[in-house]
Amino acid sequence: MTEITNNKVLQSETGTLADKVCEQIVTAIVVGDIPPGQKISEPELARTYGISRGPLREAMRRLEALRLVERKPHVGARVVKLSAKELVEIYRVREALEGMACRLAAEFMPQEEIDSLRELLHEHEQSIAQLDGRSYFQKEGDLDFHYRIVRGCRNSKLLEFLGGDLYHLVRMYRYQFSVSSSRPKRALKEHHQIVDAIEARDPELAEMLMRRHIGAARKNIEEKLNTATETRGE
Amino acid sequence: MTEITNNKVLQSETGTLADKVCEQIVTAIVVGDIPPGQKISEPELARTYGISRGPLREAMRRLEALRLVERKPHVGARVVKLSAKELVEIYRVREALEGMACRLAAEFMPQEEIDSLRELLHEHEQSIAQLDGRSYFQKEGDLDFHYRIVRGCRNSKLLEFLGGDLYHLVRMYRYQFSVSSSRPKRALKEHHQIVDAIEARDPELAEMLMRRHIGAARKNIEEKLNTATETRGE
DNA sequence: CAGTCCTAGATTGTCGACAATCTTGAGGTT
DNA sequence: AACCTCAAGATTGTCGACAATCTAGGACTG
Repeated sequence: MTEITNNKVLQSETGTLADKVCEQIVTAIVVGDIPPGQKISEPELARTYGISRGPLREAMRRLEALRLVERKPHVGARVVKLSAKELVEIYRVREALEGMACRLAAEFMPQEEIDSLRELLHEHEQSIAQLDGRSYFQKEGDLDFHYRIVRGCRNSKLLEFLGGDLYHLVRMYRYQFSVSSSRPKRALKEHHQIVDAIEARDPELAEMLMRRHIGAARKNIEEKLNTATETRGE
Repeated sequence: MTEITNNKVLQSETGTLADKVCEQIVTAIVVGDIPPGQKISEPELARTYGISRGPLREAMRRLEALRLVERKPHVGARVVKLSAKELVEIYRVREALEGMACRLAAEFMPQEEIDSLRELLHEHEQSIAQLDGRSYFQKEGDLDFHYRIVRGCRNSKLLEFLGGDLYHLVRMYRYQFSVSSSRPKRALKEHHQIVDAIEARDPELAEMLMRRHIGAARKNIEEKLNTATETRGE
């Protein structure tokens, strides 16, 4: 068991200690330090992070809201285990929500953010050319791209749902299966097309391109999961 | 009293006492017993419901996840106060999500559920004809209709987000402003059209009709809020 | 030998009390 | 008189202990 040093990072703002631990656990789950399906013991985790059970329980509630753990009364909490079906469902939700976000971004995103987005894509281009095999940066970078578009749509509720709830689930999935590195160049090209549509202030085209983009990723996942038949199930 | 087929079966079962109180507070907020913007005192609410602060704090966390209250560390929790802008944003999210749900429902909803849906619409028809002015049943009935479609799309994540998070916000808004009673007959007609498209297994038409349906409600709200300028602000 | 019941252990839910932090009002200074 | 400082009060965050519930293992019965 990796010894967690609780004096690590002090980005605490106004502390609350429960939220700090919450973020640490989120990272631990996303990265895979706490594997999917693992049962979570409250006293054990409390000892691990050096806090009492009170704040830890609050953190657990928050993780439940983020759909990262599932709790049953009087039984306990388990890290969520994504099934192939649920994963496809998540991508369908993203398809609808980010499509809408992209449409609104084409209407309301300021020009300077569009310019910044282009710079980001340029960086991705270089990183792909250089460290071709390394998919780590590409993964987070792709999420960054999508996150910026959602932020640019000027809809706080959309941002809350996509950024707050679905974001970590998608991150977790990407770390677990290490996907999305299949066609980085093609994805990058699609990203460029989307930005073009946004800058041209063409909402319908922007939405259509984004939906197609995410839909392609979904189909990619579907066939990948169909090819590797569930011989790993325990 | 019309028994709304809620996502969560009413309490008892395996109590947990925190969840029971949570539901009670949700109802209190939605109905308006606890007004928007009201500061929430933990000891006071704890005394009111006859529990300790521990379970109540857990309930508060859950309310925060439902976007019904907002908490600031070391300061306290306040009941969320919907602005006109945020309300329109919520309807945009519904437009995207329920549009997708309706498309999927046209593909996967079983025939018996479609029949049940038609019965529900028939009941609404009668209730509108009888107690014309009474909007209560119409309000909850409309939500019930939308909820059934979301349930029929066979996408559990969609159901979680729409039924779990947005549902209560929309309910609260409807009780606060007592809207949606503006054009019950037209709404009912649109509901019929949507069911027709679902039964015809026409996904694209179903999605388009649902998006237009919610979009019309959104525009209705927009003009209503523009007409009644904010002279009620405190 | 299989199935059921019961007891022991551990885990979760709940409670009351203490410590850290924010708000508010009074008092002094410029 | 306006502004800053600071102390009192209340509120939130945190902790350790007790009670209710679930789970696992063994003994008993058919």
